[in-house]
Order: sequence, then C-alpha cells, then structure tokens
Amino acid sequence: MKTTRQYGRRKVTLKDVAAQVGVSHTTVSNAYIRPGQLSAALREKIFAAAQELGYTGPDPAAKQLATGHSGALGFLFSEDLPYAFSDPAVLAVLNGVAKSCDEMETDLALISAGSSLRNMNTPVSLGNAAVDGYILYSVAPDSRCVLMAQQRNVPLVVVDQPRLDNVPYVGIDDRGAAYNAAKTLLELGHRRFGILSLKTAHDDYFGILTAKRRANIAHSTIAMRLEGYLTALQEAGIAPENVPAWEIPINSEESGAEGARFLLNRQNAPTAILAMSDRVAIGAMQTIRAAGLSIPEDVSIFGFDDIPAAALSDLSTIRQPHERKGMEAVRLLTQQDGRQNKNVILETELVARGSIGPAPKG
Amino acid sequence: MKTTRQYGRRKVTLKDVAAQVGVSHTTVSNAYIRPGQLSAALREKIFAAAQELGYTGPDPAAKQLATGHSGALGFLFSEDLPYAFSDPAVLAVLNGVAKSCDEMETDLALISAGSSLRNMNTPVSLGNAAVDGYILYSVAPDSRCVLMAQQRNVPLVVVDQPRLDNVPYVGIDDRGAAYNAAKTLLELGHRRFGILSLKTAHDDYFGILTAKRRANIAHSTIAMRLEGYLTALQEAGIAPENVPAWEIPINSEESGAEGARFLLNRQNAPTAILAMSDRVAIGAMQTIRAAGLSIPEDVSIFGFDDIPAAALSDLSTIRQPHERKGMEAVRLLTQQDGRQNKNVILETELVARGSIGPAPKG
DNA sequence: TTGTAAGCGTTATCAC
DNA sequence: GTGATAACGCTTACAA
Repeated sequence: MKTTRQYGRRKVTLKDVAAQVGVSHTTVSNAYIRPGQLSAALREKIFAAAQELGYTGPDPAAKQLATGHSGALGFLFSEDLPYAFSDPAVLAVLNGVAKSCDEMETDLALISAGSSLRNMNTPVSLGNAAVDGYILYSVAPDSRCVLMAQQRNVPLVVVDQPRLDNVPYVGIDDRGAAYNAAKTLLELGHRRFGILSLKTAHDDYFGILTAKRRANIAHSTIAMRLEGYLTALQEAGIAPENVPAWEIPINSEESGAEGARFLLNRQNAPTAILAMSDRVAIGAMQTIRAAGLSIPEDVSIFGFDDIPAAALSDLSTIRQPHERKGMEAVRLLTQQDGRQNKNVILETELVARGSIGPAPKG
Repeated sequence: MKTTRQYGRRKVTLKDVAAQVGVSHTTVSNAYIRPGQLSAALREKIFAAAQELGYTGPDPAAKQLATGHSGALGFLFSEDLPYAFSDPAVLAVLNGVAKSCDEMETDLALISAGSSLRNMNTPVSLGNAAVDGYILYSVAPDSRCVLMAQQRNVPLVVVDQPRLDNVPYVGIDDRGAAYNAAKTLLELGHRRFGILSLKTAHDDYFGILTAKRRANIAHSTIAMRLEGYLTALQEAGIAPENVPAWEIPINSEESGAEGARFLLNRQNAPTAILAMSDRVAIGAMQTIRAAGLSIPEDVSIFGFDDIPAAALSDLSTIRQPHERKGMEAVRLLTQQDGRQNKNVILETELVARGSIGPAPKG
C-alpha cells in the first residue's frame, strides 16, 4: 500500500487551504476544532475552500502526533481472530465494545495476540496501531502481550483475564456461578459428576485433567470455575479426586463431544455433567444422545455462557452479560482519571432449562 | 483518555535511547527498521537500552507522519457495528479479512458508516482512524461515506456494493445465482412463487415490494437477485406482476417470519418461496410450520448465503464464499499498484437440501 | 557505519 | 479574532 502521493498530486494540507482563503493555517485549524474562535462566515468560507481543494480534514496521524491521542482503542484477543469471530460469547462482548465505541465516536482496532508474538527478533509493539488504550480480553496471563501492553504506557482494561495490579478489571464471579451450577445439580439428587473443562494452560495438552494440572491452572477464570464446582461437590461429601474431568483443546462443539465420550465410557459414568461453556455442553449433548441416553432422564448437563444456541438446545446454563462486559470495559478505559483501580464484577444468572432433571434412581 | 504524559514521566523517545547508548538518533531508528545498517552487537546494545528505559518502539503516529502510511486498513460497514456482529454472513467476510490482515501483519480498524454520518455540521473524515486504505463492505450506494472514502484519496476496495468506477470490486454473480435458485424450483414443477426481499432502499419502508419500488432499487446486489429470480420465472411464462414479493425492514429471522405470513395469507398462496437471505428463510420456515404446513411437501423454500444455520435447518441455499470475499478484498487493497481496475467475481454454489421438493399436486 | 538536517501536517501557546 | 512560532517523534536523503 502506497501513500497518497502515489497519485501524483501532492497531499492537500491545512496550509493550502489557508493560502487559498488568505488566512493563517492556525485559523483553518481552528475552523475544525474550535468553531467558537472565528466568525461563522469565515468558517463557511474555509470549508468551502477546503471542499474545492479536496481537503478532507486534518490528517489523523499529524493530529495524533500533535495532540497525543488518536481517538481509537485496541481490542486485544488472545486467540487468533478467526477463532474469535466464530465464538458467540466473544462476539457478544465485541458487540458491547462496538456499541460503546460507536456512541463515543471512537474507532476500534482489532488486534490478535497471535500476531504480536511472531516477531521474536525485534521488540515490536502491539500492532502498528495508534491507539489510546487497550482492552485485554481473556488473554492468557503468561502471554507476552500482557507485558507489551503494560509497557506501552497507555490506559488498560482487562476483561475476564488476567487480573493485573493497578489495571481496572471487568468480569464475573466465576467461582460463585460455577458453585451454583453444581449446587443445583446436587439438589436434584445427583452424586456422580463429570466435568468438561476449558484449557487450563497455554500448551497443547488435552485429555484427562490430572491432579497436577488442576493444581497449576494458568487461566484464572478456569481455575475459579473449577474451584466453584469442586467446592460445592466437596460440601456434599464428594471428594475432588472422585470427580473425573476432561480438559478440551479448544472451545468447540467437537471437543465437547469428545470429552463426553470419555466421561460416559468410564465405570460409574456420571449422571450429571458440568461444562465450562455452552459450546462444549452442546457438543456433549450430541454424544449423550448418540449413546442412546436421554437428557435429562439419564444424564443432566449444565453449560456456561448462555449463548443463543443454549436456548435452542434447551440447555441449562449460567447467563453472562457479555455485551455489558464490553460496554463496561470501554467506559472504564475512557474514564480512567488517575491510577485508581476500579473493578466491575457483573451479575450472572442461573438459567434452568430442560437439560437438567432429578438424578435417575439406583 | 489522556495522553501518556498523564503519568508524569515524559514519554521515552528514540532520542533518549540514542543518548543512553551514546549514538545518534538515526542509528537507533535504523536498529528498528534497517537491521543491515549496523553491527549486530550495536543493535543488541540499543535494544537493551531501550528495554531498560522502557522504550517500546517507534511511536506509531510519528512513524506514520514521517512515512505516509500506517500499516492498518479500515473495514467500513454500512450497518451499525452491533448489527454486523449478529450477522453470520458479515462475520464470515470479516473473518476472511482478519485472516489476511493477520498474515500481512496489518492492523484492522472497524468503522461503521453510521458513526460517520452523524456530524453533519463539520465535514469529518471517516473515523479518526489513520488507515492506508478502506474496504467498503456492502455500503449503500447513496451513502455519504462512499464519497468521503473516495475523497480521502487512499486505496479503496468494494465488496458486494456499490459498484464504483476505478475501484476494485469483489463480489459474486448475484443475478446468476438467484436465477439458478428459481430455475431449480421451476424444474420441481412449482408455478406459484413468492419472494422475500431484503431492503431495496435506504428508507424506513417495509411491506409489499411494489412495482414502483422494484424499479428503483438502490442496492445493486438486491436488484440483481430480484432480476435473477424474475428472469427465470418469466422464461417459464410467469409474469413478474404475478409474483408477490415482500420487502423486509432488516435481515433477521423475525422479519422473515413476518414476510412469510404475508405470502401465505394471500389467495393462491405460493408453493415456493425465494428468500434473499438464509436468516429470512429460516424465519419463514417457522411461520410455514406454525401454519401447519410441511416443508417441502406443502411449501418449498430457498435461501441465500449458506450460513451455518442453513445446514442445521436443512435449508436449500446459495453458498457464497464469504471468507474468500474478505481475503480477496485485502489482497486487492494491498496489491494496488496503479489505478488498474481489478475485479474479482467469486463462484457460488447451489446447495440443494431438504427444504425443496416437487410442487404439490393440484 | 554513523551523524546532520530537513521535513511530515498538525495543535498549542501566546502575543497582537 | 487572528497569526507567528515552537513543539510532537519519527524517517530519510545526504554528508562524513
């Protein structure tokens, strides 16, 4: 991509407009940003001249260099963009961010963490993007871009992950929500549980969630959810080591289906499955039905997120206010008036649907 | 959002690093962009100093001002962002764009046309974003931002809409695809058709797609699809005026359901419905079934797009290579080496599923 | 291999 | 209300 000059004609600047009208370039600048400083007539005259010359307003880069801010914010994903666009939960958050940006006339730059991690040879910044601040969305705590974002010395807000000192945080009570889900199933009489966990660490492992891995969970949201589940079960006298768990490689229906196969094929297969996302749960439901079992007569299942597909699948789940997460993040980023550490914990709601029922007799 | 300086410490610049190491300004700059110009040892020394001082690389704004380009591109939606994120077809395109951007290490700025249309008092540019080029995605031809984008004097690429002189274009053969859909239903013996059309103009109208509106369709993709349908029908001896059509207000399932109610409540209700999007078709299917009719025994229905939900609903449709649209757009934007007018028309595929069948007897 | 100096197009300060 | 002048932080001939 070449610069404007590729077209031959030199870029039209403030100066050109000023010359045309016969005023100083300051006055033209004022016409755009301080309307009160000149007569309406002159302002009109300037705009007319600009129009005629093909001047499209102050150059964003120059403006930013002079003012120190760009009017754009960066939304930083941990996953690659293609994945992000396929996940309804991510989209809902992004939706909220977009809404708020729209209102504030702020531009939105999408930045995938993946891309920033490539150039290991050169200490690159996070994207070439000129942004006034970053929203870190569910970024792995050990990711290099966390450090990079902090070094950049612009306002930051974290959504979901990771918890950072002196950085505002938007999230939910993952632990409490998970606790309630497990509790609900316990009250229905279930005693044999299985857990479908999202990735616990930034590696390529998937399979049985071993005790060792349980103890070293890098992703705090996952750790909290697991803790919530296990705490409820433990309170009911069910020891964590007696609760089989499967760690999936990626948040998708297929992975959920695979995890469910593991759980159902064990001795003493669970009558209740706790899944850390709706996509995983929906995949698991397919496996359950394919095995000739009924939901909820034979197996109850609980999801997490309440994506649109959950209602269609009659899946019980934890409703997260995804969109509000995004909106709060923008608000926090925009209103950062000091170093105060404002956190926002949003409410979740337990949505009971047809996927859960009393534990089967016997 | 304040500038960096809010934190008290002055921003670290190239100069500071240069002073620290005891070299010039330029050498430090070279360390970042022209590694060949200095010894590896010196380069390391410079990076070390940068690290120590907290220098995070050249300031994007300053860099852009000096070089003339930003390494970012703008993706311009006609709809507001929140809508865009709810439309699977839009997302798929965005996905393709994101993929390509990722590869090229280009940043992606999302810009909704809506926001640019607000400040009518000041001639604002498209977003504050400093971008090297724009992808215009399905923007209404009469939208102000088309003009604004052109004035900005940066490379442009249009996806789907509108066709612009001297601007590369990425799209499909809407007319041909629609023609094939109608043809397929004709071959199944259908004679009574109904059309569910997307918005034809940029106003608040919805309801019967009148002859007058049919003749004044602002959105070229819609015009082409309608023409494709009607041409096929006309060739089979069915006059356009005998084909009822409903124009929906917004591309959603609800609107489709409403449109289908109109079509089914008429005298001589259609046995075949041509919908211009899958979302609309899926909404219509609900109405059809709610009316006690079977698909495809009583009514056949054809969608457009092949979004994931189409397969789940067993909906026949036209598969568009959404993702490739996005990738091609980035390619065209990036490779613009002159003023040549490269257009890309991607292939579509007719996907026949269970939603179509022979016309009912009688 | 390194340094000097001239921009890049704005905004901001402060006189007039 | 208006206009010089100095930043803003960097890139890039060109010179050494």
